[in-house]
Amino acid sequence: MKEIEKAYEAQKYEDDIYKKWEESGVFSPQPDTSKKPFTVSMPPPNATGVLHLGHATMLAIEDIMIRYKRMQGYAALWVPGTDHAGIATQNRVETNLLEKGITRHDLGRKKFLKEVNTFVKGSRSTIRNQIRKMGASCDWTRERYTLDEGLSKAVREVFVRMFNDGLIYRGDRIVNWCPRCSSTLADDEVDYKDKHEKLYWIKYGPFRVATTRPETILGDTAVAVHPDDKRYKDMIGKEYKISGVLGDFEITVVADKEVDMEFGTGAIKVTPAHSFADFEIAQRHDLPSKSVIDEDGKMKGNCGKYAGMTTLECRKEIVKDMEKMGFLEKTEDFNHNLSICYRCKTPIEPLVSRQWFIAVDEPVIKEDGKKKTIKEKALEVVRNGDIEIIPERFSKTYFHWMENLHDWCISRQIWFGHQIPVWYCQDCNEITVATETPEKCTCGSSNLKQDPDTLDTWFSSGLWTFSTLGWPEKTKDLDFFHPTAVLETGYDILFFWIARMIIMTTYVMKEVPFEKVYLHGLIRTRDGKKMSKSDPATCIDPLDMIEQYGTDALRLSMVIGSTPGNDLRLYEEKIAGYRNFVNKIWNAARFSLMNIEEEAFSTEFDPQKHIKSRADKWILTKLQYLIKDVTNDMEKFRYSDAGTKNYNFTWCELCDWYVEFSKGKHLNPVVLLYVLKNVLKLMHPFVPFVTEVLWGHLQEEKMLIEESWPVFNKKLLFDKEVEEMEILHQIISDIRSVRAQYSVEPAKKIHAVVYAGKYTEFLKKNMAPLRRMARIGSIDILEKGDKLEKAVCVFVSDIEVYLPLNELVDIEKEKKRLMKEQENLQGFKEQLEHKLKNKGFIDNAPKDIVEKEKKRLEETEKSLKKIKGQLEQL
RNA sequence: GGGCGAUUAGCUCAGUUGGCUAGAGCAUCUCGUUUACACCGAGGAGGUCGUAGGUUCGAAUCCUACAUCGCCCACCA
Repeated sequence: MKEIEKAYEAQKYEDDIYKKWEESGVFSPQPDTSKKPFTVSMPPPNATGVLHLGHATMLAIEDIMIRYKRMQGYAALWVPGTDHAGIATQNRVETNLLEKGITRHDLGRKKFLKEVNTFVKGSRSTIRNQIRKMGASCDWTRERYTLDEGLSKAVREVFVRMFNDGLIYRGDRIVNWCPRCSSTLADDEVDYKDKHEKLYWIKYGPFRVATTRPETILGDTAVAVHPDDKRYKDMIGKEYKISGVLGDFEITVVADKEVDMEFGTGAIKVTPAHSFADFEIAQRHDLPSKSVIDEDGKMKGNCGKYAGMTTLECRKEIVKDMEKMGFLEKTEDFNHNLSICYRCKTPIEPLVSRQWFIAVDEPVIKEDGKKKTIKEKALEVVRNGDIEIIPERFSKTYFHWMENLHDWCISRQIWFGHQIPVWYCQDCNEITVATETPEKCTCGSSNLKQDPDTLDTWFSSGLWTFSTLGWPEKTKDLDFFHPTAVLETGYDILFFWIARMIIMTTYVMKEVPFEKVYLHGLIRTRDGKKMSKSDPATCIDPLDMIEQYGTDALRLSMVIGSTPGNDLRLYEEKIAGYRNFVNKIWNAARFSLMNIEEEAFSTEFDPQKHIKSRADKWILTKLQYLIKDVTNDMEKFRYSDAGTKNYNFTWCELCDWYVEFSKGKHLNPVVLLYVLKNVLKLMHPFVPFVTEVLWGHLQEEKMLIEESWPVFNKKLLFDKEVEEMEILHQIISDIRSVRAQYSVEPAKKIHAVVYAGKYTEFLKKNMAPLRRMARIGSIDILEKGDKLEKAVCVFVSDIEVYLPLNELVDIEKEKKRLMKEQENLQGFKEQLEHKLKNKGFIDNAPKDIVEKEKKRLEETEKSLKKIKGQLEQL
């Protein structure tokens, strides 16, 4: 007999429990050929800041996966880490410095990086603690950081390999340029914003063209028209002199089918250096390119009087001038999708620049006597099922994105990150690409200078699954734990990260990075809005919730009701609701502990010896089905279903029925303890803290985290007894219902007469719980007998229950009640009869369905007959 | 413009290979100091499953169209 607190107070236990787990070493599996590996790479949170609900969701789901597999005996490894997140982190530190009036250029590269590293050190340790708060059972001894030495080595190694394979090249290409970050951005790092702008119609030699960016006229080298456009048929291929604000300039007319004949005049001006579409047209037609905007977003020296102006200033001036000079025909309002930097929201300036690229269409992977491009390989592994994406529909999105992927620009003009391992000889202009700093150029000169640019953050995180396991060294970890089992993350980084991991890993490792991709949805507010940090009213802080309701409650609130790929609305009441459930578990255990004798703890459950009542058989049967269902759900990644089933079993089956039933003489400590232990195990992956705390009271040697997952046991199925118990439940519920309808005070005990037919013996045996749960004083249980007058009656199957309520019984009221019930059953009966009369149904429906319906009809008819008989008497 | 998803009780959502008088939690109503739990217990009310067709013995579930909301991708001057 033990006594524990009345209510579970999460804060009192969580930190200690976590410490115990971590110190025990269970988080750190070793390569062990007697076990199967199960590996999850934790998506590394950015080194910028604090844990948000997205992280919390990811941690909750991944921890469920890991704990489940660990209990099943796998060598379950969960590798945690952080991402240096180049642009994001650099921006953050720059913003912080700016508050003190310092720019990064004031400090210089070296000092600035020192600032960044100090900042990162702080925020990494914050993140580490927050991950612990979530109960994440990840292996801290294997924690990695994208900029640590091993990973940086992996980055350089891959770069060199790709370069040598001809996959990495340097070229003058049009790129997304953020003038504020002074850096390139990958295509998918560009966001779009709806903007109302002006569209300017311009007299352009023999043409009329439109533009939202008149300043780009200074860089025009052509006019493009559609090849089928009759209006311009004779002009194609010719050169024209165009009068403009800075005097005459020459353009060529080209035919390109990307031009839309329907729009405007069907003629477009081409600025190859400052528009993606125009750059491509220029490439197809071998047009010259004239760059007029520089990397600060200012007009270049070749722009005459406009030189030095920002693009916006220039636009204003040029429009004014065109108007004066009669070139501007008209302006109209135009809805435009403006490209902006995804980090700092500054409008993107497309410009031609010398950058490093990964060639996605270069056939270099030798396989089956063919050569494949990295893109083809990345498509193949998903198409052939080597990688399965959950939910499946995202495969389509993935294919579409991958098929349309252009060469990936990997150089960034920021300081924080992996510096590109390329050295330029200052004497002979030769380049050296190497994993370590070279001493000399091939020409013998030691006057080398490393490329100042850094690599795109996603280059290093693309290597995450294998670089964290030690690659390029041939480690035991790598051999045993890779490929990883599941990659779990939000669907919003399918392209950013997942696609790149697939590309990089299939190229470097010749194997997939992971076998499954599980995508969770985004957490939204109650009204479905995005949670934003800038709006504290809508934004829930996971740490605050943990403080108030406990980690277990928060975890449940993010897992139950959430299905892969779908967004989840979260609000405080939901979390509070699961806190209540956690407390319910606590109290189920509390009741058990208070009622179980010491010796029961050391007694092993033996079905032959310990099963006593039908209630025992009932709960054991229900438990077996629960084990089966939950295991099945876990295997299929249906965590919400598994959680819901655990919830219902614990609350409804275990607490509301079995524990209630167990009170008094029926208490069976060994069975109760057995059920409780199994429930704690099944629930442990979801609510690790409360279950572990309770496990600690059960005099077990091992911690729950190390226990084995329950296995379905056919021998503990007692279907017949379940049926009987369910009849008993029905009787109790019906009596309770009648009591409520007749406003019988809950405390008042009433008399009951039961004619139970074949269930007589069973009911007699279970008289005590029946009386207690239905608040019955005296009871007569007979096989059969005469109907009672002045009594309310309830029929369950063949059983008749009479409750002589005397003065409370109002004949009219009772008639009404029974009529309603009769009507109800009659309707159901007709439906079933209709179904069963239907030949098509009998012939086509599966036999067990037909049998089930027949049985239901029988039961319905029985009850209906009883009610009719009763009604006739009244 | 292309693609994807959602639409089920007042709110938030389940509903797996079609078998359902359509379930849960919260909210609401009535009652309640019963051998754990008021973070609780008992009982009740609340839905023509977005609309219209179709397939089927049978449709919330499959098909087609439409409507509304949301997301992703592309982007044309």
